[in-house]
Amino acid sequence: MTTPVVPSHRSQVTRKDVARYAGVSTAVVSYVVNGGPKKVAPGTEAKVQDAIRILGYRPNAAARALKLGSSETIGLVIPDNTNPFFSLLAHAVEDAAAELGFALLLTNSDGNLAKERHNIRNLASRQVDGVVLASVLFEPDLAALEAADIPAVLLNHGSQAAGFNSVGVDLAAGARIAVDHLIGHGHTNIALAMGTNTAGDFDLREEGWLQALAAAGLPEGPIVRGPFSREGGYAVGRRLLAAADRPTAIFASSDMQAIGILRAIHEAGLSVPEDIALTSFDGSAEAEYSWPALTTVEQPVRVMAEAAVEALVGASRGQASEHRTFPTTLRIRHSCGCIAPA
Amino acid sequence: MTTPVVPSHRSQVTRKDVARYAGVSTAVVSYVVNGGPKKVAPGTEAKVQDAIRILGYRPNAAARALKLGSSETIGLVIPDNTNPFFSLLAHAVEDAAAELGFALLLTNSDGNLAKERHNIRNLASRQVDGVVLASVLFEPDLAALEAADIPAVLLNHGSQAAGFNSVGVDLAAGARIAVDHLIGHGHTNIALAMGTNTAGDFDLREEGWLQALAAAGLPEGPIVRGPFSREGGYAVGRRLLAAADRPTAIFASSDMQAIGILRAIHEAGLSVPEDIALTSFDGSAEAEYSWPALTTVEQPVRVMAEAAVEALVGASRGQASEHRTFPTTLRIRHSCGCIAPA
DNA sequence: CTGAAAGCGCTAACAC
DNA sequence: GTGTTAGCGCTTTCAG
Repeated sequence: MTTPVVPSHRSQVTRKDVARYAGVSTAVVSYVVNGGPKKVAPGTEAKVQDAIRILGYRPNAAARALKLGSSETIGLVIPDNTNPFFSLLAHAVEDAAAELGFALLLTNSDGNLAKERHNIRNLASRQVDGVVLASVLFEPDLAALEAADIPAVLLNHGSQAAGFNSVGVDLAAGARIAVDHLIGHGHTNIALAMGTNTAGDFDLREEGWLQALAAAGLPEGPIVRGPFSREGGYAVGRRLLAAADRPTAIFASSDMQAIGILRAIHEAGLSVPEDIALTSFDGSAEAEYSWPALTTVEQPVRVMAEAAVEALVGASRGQASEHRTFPTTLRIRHSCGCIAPA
Repeated sequence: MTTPVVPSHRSQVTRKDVARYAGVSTAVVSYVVNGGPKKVAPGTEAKVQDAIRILGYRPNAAARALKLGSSETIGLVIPDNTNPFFSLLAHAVEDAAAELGFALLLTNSDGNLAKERHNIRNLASRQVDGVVLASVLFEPDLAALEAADIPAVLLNHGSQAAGFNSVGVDLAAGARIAVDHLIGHGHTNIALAMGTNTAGDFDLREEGWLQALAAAGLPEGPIVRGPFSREGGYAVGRRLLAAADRPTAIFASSDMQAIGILRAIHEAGLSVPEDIALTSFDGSAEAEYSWPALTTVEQPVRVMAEAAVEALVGASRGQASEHRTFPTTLRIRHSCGCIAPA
């Protein structure tokens, strides 16, 4: 004999209870809860508000979502919210969404194609009103997005897919200023520590590095590729240090990689920027507290997040797809050699 | 004349369409989609599956949530997902939830009481099936949770509130091993860099530090308090260095603070661990890549996240509230003086 | 094994 | 200003 499980249902009190208690119709309760679309007499409104408070009524979001066809929720699909760049993005998107009354469904894809696809589908079936997608793929599963007819904005996606909104920075330009800065310090052998995507996307940071070198009449330095992570950077750093023609400066395509490179350099008993100068990309908080602090190309993450959310569910929603590019800024700290380390 | 907005409604195809297309009733479609509660003939099932595929049908989660009274979503309330400890927690909670078919609603409270309360309320009205709450408050808004009758688990909350599940580590024990380790290195003047909560909660890490010192017959070292952040740690570090009786070792209550302290020490031209040894708390990834790498008390975040989700929506849900404490492990790296920095 | 139908809580016509 | 009510898409009991 199994004991019947008491459902212990939450939010038992519905708008009907409130209506009864306040002696009005359910429509009126709706009107006061939503502040419209009809006006309610002040006295009635007060009665309803009292009933709501006394009964402890909270609207059922699922019912509302069903009726309205909108969950007032947006989805975020990122590779890994543990990466400082994405954690800041997540926070900023959450803030921007909350500002508009939207909640944030967070999903990590872990650089995994299947997982990303699953996350997109899952979000779609959850009636999210939009998704911001920082894909790990060259060809993200845009089809799923289109099929679901759900607004999306792509973040920093190289190939600006037609029909989709996107926000991003000019990766090539950002890389250029980082490399130019190194060139300004007199370096002529400047390596590139390039992050690898899951797919064979040609990253524009690589192009920027190339452009800067070419513009200065400098030879191409070594390129070493590895994951966009501290570990990846560490491995890349060791390889760079072991090279016959060791570079005197390195441009890393992400702060995380630079952190790893820093470790490799320290372990080799070398110092930054004296033996090897370093600049990187992202402008995450961690880059400010490394030793030495990293000179890095900062992406305006908060602004980008706001633009993304705005495009999705703000006033401008539903407009023709557009690509918004934001400017980067070089944060000059110690790793480039500009400022003595303290 | 305003152009009428075309709603462009997503997921137009409903279970009714599928039923019609497959020549069955809507109930049957439900049965195959959910794998129950009734059995369906193989032939029929195939027809339905085809119809689903061809029509591109995806179930409407809002309708399901309304019917079932469960959104298959859990909420996470943390101070700041930008903090490595919480970002790992968020990722782990997301993974554990996804494993069970639940999605994760992320909210940041930014150490703000009102925001935390708002987040809890908001999650409750969104019919989440549970919330894991890492509060910044001494007295989190448990009332809101109770009123909503929504399962919750508190994370690392000192005062184990009656009637609530909680998961956490033994903060005092963790602090003790970190301080004992410093004592083992021969230090006798060991400072405490203590993080501050919003409220006046007495943190057990402070107690652990005290206990270790007392057990070794050592005098209390200086205590300096500041926010649980890199900046907070930096300020704390500078104060500690300026002290008349400068400590030879510091125990920091979080990795972030230790990172800030490291910077303060570097800037003072001192080295770790030679001039000052350092241990900290959390075991975040960033601690592994600082220079020198931090010896830190690692919290088993993934395990804790799994336990929290399990308590909320797993098989054991609905049981009497319990408090689960997990063991910490000392990760010995370079900042304590054990291992030469490479 | 399959179908009909009630109803989850809410919104917003539409009627008064 | 307020009330009635249809119906959003789904699950599941109950009847065949």
